[in-house]
Amino acid sequence: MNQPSPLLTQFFQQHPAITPPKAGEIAALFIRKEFSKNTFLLSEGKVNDDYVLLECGFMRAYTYDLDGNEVTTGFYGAGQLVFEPSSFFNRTPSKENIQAINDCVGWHITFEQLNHLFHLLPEFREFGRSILVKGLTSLKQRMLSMINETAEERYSRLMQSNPEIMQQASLKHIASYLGITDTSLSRIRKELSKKGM
Amino acid sequence: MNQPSPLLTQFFQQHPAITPPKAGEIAALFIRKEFSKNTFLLSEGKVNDDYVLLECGFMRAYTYDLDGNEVTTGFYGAGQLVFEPSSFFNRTPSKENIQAINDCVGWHITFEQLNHLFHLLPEFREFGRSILVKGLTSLKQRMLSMINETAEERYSRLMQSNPEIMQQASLKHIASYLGITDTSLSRIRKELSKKGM
DNA sequence: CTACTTTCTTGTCAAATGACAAGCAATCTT
DNA sequence: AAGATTGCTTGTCATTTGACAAGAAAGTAG
Repeated sequence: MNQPSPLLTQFFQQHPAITPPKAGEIAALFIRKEFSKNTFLLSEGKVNDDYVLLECGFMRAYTYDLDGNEVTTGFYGAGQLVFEPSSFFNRTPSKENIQAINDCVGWHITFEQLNHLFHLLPEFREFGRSILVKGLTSLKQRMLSMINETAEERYSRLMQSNPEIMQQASLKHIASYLGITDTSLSRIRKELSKKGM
Repeated sequence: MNQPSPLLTQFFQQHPAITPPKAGEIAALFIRKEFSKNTFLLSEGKVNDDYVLLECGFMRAYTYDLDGNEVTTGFYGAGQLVFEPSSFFNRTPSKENIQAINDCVGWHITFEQLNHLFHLLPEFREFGRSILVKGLTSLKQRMLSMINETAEERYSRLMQSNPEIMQQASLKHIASYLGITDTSLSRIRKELSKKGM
């Protein structure tokens, strides 16, 4: 009923400490789950109990600023892990929403099962830690880009590194992810197209 | 020669899973280390092998942007952990520098010893994870503040939450941490003092 | 004390971005 | 098909911030 996905096994094997058989063992605990377009993997106020690897589809995380405006905090495509570390690990209500931008298929595991795996397999603990460290690193990177790049540079970079976002997400979502308004992003696009990009 | 600091024991006891005796056991492995003003806990290109709890003094982490300008990525005061997760856990050369702003005293442990503790004490693993999650959460918070607060709001907030930074760090360092130039920060200060703050 | 260096402030001007409003195009609903 | 909704673009204008340069203030060394 639930044949483990090759994507999953492959994903865990990426970590040097995890051998193919162990990867299979880990993958076997994940369960297939579908998210139809616009449904939520996580809603504000709930505790995140899904640790999901996306097989296909596209998701977006967002929260609200003090003025009540949506701010997109992340985009997630196929082959990426989707969960909110703070809510998931601290078992606290989430401040973020994670929503399927289109129909998605993923593989998920609960907090309890994940912890079980952590206790069982030291190499999987390393894997879990590397996920957190990777998250920190990329967030730091994004921070630097907010500090010393122009909005236009940030947009170009995002377009180059994640072109699929452009097809999946709306202008407004991308703009708030880049820290600007949709109006500004529209103008930046215009400028770039003038320059033939 | 190396009586464990009450600060250390207390620090580890903050985590609910760590009992007082365990906290003492953990603290005992840390070694006192002094950093005189302007010396580096970590230099760009080196692998971070110190996991340090600051007892007193003040430190700052920084890196360079594409144009060669210094960007301050963090400030650390007494009672805070100082290390660079990516370099420390991945054993990769650091892109950041961590420098003592004034004479500091801290307690440190090496990567190897920390891992030893992780393998030995499941509750300390939880602690280690919570440190990473906390880092992620506060970085995310700072990201949001960059996106939807004005420079003036960011400055006020920093002044309120970490007033000691104002006495320790230079205007330029604070400015680059806030994502603005020292000139702008000087003007913002002026504005705020006009308003009587 | 004086010269030097570093840090902070201020002036002027230009560029980037936001706020707000209107318009257009595509899609959805009935 | 008509109307409504949503997403994107554009215009106008104000505000924030940066770049650059000069000056004031404070700390450091001789």
